[in-house]
Amino acid sequence: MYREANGTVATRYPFTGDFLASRLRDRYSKADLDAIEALVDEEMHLPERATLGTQGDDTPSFAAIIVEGFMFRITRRDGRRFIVSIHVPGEIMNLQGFAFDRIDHEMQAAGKVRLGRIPFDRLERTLAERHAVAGALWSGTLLDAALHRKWIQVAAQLDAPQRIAHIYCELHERLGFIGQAGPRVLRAPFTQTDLADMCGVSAVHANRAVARLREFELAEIRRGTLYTQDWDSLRRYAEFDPAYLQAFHSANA
Amino acid sequence: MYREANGTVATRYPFTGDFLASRLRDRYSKADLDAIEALVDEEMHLPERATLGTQGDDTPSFAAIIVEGFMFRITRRDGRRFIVSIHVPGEIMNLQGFAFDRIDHEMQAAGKVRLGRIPFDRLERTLAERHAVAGALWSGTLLDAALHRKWIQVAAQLDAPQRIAHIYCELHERLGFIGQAGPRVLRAPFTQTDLADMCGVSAVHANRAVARLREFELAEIRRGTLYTQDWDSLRRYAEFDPAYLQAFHSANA
DNA sequence: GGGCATTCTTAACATTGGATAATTGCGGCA
DNA sequence: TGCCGCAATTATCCAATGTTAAGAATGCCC
Repeated sequence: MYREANGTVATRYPFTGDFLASRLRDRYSKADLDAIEALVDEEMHLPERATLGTQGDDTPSFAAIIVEGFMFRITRRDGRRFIVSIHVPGEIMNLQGFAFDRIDHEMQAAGKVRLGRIPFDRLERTLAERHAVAGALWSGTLLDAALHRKWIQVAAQLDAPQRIAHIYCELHERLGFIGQAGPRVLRAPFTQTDLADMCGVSAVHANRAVARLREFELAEIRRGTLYTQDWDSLRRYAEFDPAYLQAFHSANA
Repeated sequence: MYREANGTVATRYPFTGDFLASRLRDRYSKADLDAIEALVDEEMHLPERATLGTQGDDTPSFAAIIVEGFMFRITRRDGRRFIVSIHVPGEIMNLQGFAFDRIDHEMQAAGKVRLGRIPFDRLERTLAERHAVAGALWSGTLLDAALHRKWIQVAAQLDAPQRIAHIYCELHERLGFIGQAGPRVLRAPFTQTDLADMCGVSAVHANRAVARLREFELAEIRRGTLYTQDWDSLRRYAEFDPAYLQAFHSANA
């Protein structure tokens, strides 16, 4: 077991500090944590909208941990983009590319993104040696799946304004886990077109949805950044119940 | 590496034969395969509609591999059920319960189901000893996530008849992996209410959707069983592209 | 600082997916 | 044989969303 103040973690684990903050810090040995940090090869910078892993072929031969910024997983349907998931600092992208030789989606930077590059060979070696690290990454995938399940339900059952509200509530909660949730503001570099592509609706309709949240005085969304006085009301409106994220807090393994 | 005719596999691996058939058989040592089969404790039988793991507490202290039948993952929204995913023989349920101390969903048997019970302690021991088995289960979770992503997209972008068609196309493909896909018939014990709860629509509307598939002469669905002359047309109608399942065939690890 | 490109906003109108309710038909099971 | 749950059908109504178009704000680049 290992624990220290957050500032220290940030310097000792410049790439994986957020990953550790979210759920692992208390649960793994210092050697494991160091091994996780040592997975990272070098820092990468993605410009706004850059994509990784053109669908099918051309899968990057590395995974990547998000150090700063937001990334999307996207698919395309006759050219038009659909955003399947959103990822925040501390999360690892492209583990699917590691396990399989093709991936079912592309990855795209929303805004500028800083990544820690994790080469597959290094990852493979560490996983073989460190059972606990493998468990940590596996539980990341399990969480991914839990988020996806919620999104399925949200997409099938809520209307556009609720969906957008739900997305922000979820992000707020997830950013909270890494100590990056402000009390009244959630800064994100999303355009309304991004919001539309998350919901599978037209950009005009996404605008209407945003307008409705404003009209209801639940939230003001400007250039992707959400301002609210009252997260509770917003959560109630979105029918947001963070239970599905509780796994973040409570690992068995 | 290990390979033998399917009949033999069935007797040697009565619980995990389908799991192995799907993607692992060529990739793992005989010792690993035996270890996987040895995960199973005893056989369990679930009656129609039985549920496991009441949301939140009461998580079963075992995982379970489906030997025969179909299972749902479900969530509830003020009492009403929503089906988040469907599982077929060879798939392992409740790995989330193993990794975390709560799960975000319940599991429900559609029709009668035969399961192989996998106690957590046994699972934990095997994973610690056998790196390759851990990898196998992890890739199962990655696949789960890939299926979920497709469902998100389907829920957000397709209408009810297409969604139902897509569900059956996907099931047909998945059953194919374990040698259980008939050329013209897909037998499943789903009611129209089940279909409705998969799509997030009313039962009446699910009925309309089924009627439309019939009217278009794409498929006839009676008591959950689908009959079709022409899977290709059905796939085109559902915009079904099996690429997202290709991971089943092509593991790196 | 000016101008261009993107993003956002608003409006009007068409479409349709889906809810609800009420009724009939069917088939399995006791 | 008769019941009962499920499936199928029909009709009406409404909210959610798509489309198109045009103008306003914003931010970026030179």
